[in-house]
Amino acid sequence: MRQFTWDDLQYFLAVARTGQLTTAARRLRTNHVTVSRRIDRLEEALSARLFERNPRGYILTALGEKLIESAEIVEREADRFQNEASGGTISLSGVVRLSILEGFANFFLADRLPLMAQSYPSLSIEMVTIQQIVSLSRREADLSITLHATRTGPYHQEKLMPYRLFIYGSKDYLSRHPEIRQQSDLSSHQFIGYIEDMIFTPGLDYMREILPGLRASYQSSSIFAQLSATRSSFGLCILPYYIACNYPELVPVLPRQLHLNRDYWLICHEDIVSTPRIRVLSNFIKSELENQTEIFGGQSLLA
Amino acid sequence: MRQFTWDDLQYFLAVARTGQLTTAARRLRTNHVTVSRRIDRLEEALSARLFERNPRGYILTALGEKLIESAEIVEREADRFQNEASGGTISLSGVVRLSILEGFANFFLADRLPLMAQSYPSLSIEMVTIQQIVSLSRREADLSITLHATRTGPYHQEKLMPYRLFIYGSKDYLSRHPEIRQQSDLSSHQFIGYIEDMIFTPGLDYMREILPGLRASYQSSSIFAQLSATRSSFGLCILPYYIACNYPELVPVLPRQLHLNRDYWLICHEDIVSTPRIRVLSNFIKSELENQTEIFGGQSLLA
DNA sequence: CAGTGAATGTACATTTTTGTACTTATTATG
DNA sequence: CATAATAAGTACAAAAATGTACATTCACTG
Repeated sequence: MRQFTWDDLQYFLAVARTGQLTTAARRLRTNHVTVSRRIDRLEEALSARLFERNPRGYILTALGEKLIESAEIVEREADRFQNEASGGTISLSGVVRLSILEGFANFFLADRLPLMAQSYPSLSIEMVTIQQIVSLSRREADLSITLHATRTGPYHQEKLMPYRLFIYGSKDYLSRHPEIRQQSDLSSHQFIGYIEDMIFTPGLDYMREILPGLRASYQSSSIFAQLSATRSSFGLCILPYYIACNYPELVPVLPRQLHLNRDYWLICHEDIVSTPRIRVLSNFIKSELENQTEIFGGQSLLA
Repeated sequence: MRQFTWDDLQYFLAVARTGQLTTAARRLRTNHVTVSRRIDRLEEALSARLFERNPRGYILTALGEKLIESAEIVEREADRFQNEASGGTISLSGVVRLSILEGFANFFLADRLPLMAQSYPSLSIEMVTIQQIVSLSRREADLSITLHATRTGPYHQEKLMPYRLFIYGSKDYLSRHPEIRQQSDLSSHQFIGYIEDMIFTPGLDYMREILPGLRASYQSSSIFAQLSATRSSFGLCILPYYIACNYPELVPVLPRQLHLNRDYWLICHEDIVSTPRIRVLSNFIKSELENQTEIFGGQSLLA
């Protein structure tokens, strides 16, 4: 009979949090096969079933749910151990340059990163909000958040968070136009979107995907500008739920029929993935994202 | 660069507690080579030195000392995890039969084991105090505490605790006799000891080792009887420090020159070593022994 | 209702970890 | 001062864990 090893708790937590072997594997810098085997082994050692398996992912059993808390204490303390061993906070210094998509940077990280920065006074954090993909290979950034994994290369990449986009209009704008009942009603509206020639990553080409043939009449390379235009009733705009939900005057249009799914990815060089300053920062981002799936998924609009 | 794994904390704790690779290895059911490698790896991952190495054993550095606490929290919580996963306290039932040397049983465990038994109401603990080695192979006991490791066989065995024995006499007895200044003065005294034909384990043959040629004039197979006789001033007796130190009327004789070292060993079948009820009991015994090295070693008498 | 994508599952080659046998070093002992 | 005992260190063989490539399953989509 297999024996229980503390290390497997790390795998347990990763799978519990991501709900998937594959995503957990990326987070643990290994592959789904290994994760699967270690979960099997853990269950065997405990003679208990921790997850329900299905082809779409793993979900915690009631027992697994109960054990999360305990595993998290182990995690917290192991982290503390590692931190103290490395001399604690003081030793964390230097510069980390983050290259982050504008929306995520401004609407999620902007008011959270400073808190982090405070805890590490001698660590200097540089957040570059980008509209072009910044080259990690030329070290223009240490850590990058994008919409896609890179095909190959010496990078560590993990899926950070899925999010969902809907079509929004302001209350005012919608009240001045006939009610939108089906997709075809949209063609008579004005749209706000990205500048087509400047779309630097396929994931941002929303219009082509959701409203093929339509063209935005007001185009900006900045999501902030698009949001402003939408709020001032210029027209309809495709926006992430996690951004739009902060503005009560914005109303989703046909949310059940029309929405898009995207994923944020966290990417960095293999060489630096395990350095303390990178680890601290990426752990911070991941921990801030935890339990925020509703904010990013906008499930309430689909029910 | 190696990466930090939670599992290595188990090795860290074991070495910190036993002070030796070899003993830690037995406790972890592996060998000293593996333990050494995992400590090396841990230190490398943390870029920090946790132990001072020398041929007699490993001792914690100041940093290592500081980290113990954190590692112990991890341990406690990992144990809790394992316990809860297996259904918690309730599932722990059945019988465990312990076969324990009389002295250790009566003078150390007797008033501690009941506490343990209380926490597991449906677990029934049977403590057999033995003067013959009980056969583990015929399952006359599940867990056994002895003075020696068995030569071979399908057993898990670990060194539990070293202890030291001294020659004692009562204050009254010693005051009625001329002062004992050297070993040769002892031959004129009456001795209390084990019945020679009934010494079932070589480790109990104290007299031959410390006072060759002498024979005890009062012999009993029970250490309790020997203690009583010594306290009532019948003569001198070789007693473990951890027992004698509870009786202020007992005075050690030539402690620096004359003392014996012994070790308690914990032995059980490989097959059952990892069952919860065995694990709980042996962990309890080990935890009760922790920080009791002074009581067992009697270092104060050697200084 | 076939095709695509994204997930888990399986088989085998590779790498890593572990254990055994032996060597070396230090302490206690006669 | 040699010898025994006990611990750590080293080299190589055995065993186990890992990663890659491929197969399978299920949901979504046109």
